[in-house]
Amino acid sequence: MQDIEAIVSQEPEGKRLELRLWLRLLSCNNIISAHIRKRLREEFKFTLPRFDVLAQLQRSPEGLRLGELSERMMVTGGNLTGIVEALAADGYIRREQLPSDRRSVMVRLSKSGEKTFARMAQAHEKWLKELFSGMTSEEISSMMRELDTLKKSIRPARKNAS
Amino acid sequence: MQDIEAIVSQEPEGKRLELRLWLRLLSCNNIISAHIRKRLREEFKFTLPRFDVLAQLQRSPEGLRLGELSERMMVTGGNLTGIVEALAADGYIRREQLPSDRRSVMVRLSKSGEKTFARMAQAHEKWLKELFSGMTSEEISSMMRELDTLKKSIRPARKNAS
DNA sequence: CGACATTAGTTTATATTTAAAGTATCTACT
DNA sequence: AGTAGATACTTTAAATATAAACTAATGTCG
Repeated sequence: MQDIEAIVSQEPEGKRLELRLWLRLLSCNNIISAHIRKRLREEFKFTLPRFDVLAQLQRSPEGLRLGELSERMMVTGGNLTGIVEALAADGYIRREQLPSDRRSVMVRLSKSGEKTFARMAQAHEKWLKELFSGMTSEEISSMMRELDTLKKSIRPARKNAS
Repeated sequence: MQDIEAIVSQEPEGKRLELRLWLRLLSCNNIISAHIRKRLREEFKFTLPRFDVLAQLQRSPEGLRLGELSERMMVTGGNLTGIVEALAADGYIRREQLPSDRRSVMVRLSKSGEKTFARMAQAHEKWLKELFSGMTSEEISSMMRELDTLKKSIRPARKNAS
């Protein structure tokens, strides 16, 4: 078994399993993202990144510093500055200075933000159920386990290239 | 560092499988994309979307029309116009009018583009092998099957059903 | 205290991305 | 032919995204 694997992976024209898996992952990701973005826009006139900010804040009622938000959303801080500013201007979130560290900005949902997000989140979850309706819960669980393995595999790979 | 999934997983048991799977998919996608984008930039001074264009063209030596390219890359046509123009200006690809249909633009790799892509593709595949090294080939194959199921589930109705 | 590095966010410049409107060309039908 | 509609791509405007430089506040260590 091991010999066969070793030989196959040395082949120049080998199966390139990793590449094919990555392309398929990308493909599913793009299709689902596009679908959700479209429905958010059509049904709520909202964008996906803004929805994502509200979703993160909803999970942290005590508020989040921008750095935490940036890390959880896996986007750069400079990106968040503008989105958070627009959401605050629209009244969905509030920004507060932290007395303990005046560099920090704490962000949390406003009442209006909570209400708006609640409506969207319900629809969002319904869309996901539709999109994933072709998979059994066993397949979903299996993929979740594999993605967990993958995530553990790629995390260490992140820190070495700096 | 706290994680989206860790929080969502605390929700009432058995619920929201689809949401959790989607968040995990997004998470892996973002980490891998960021990693590859960073290494492309550092080692080749190249961006990911430009790499993706070259990758698509490399798989179609006879060339691709912009519409085909757009569909395969799952980005809008307007997006491609600029990227393709920049790649052409840098000499990596060539654009040609189709005599049969003067609205169409055929794009293909130049010699320089082939050479540049070949170097990057080798590194790209190595990175992917590193990133996916925590998964066995059985897990990879299993996830590929599940992603295939998912893709069939989510693919929006198209005019040309394959 | 004081110099210096670190940290948290913002700003800047540039690239990517989308949606929607616009332009040119082609096709089909009368 | 003539014309209405479809198609292929471009342009536009706005949003999102990154990296890098910058500002302000904090921490460290002599």
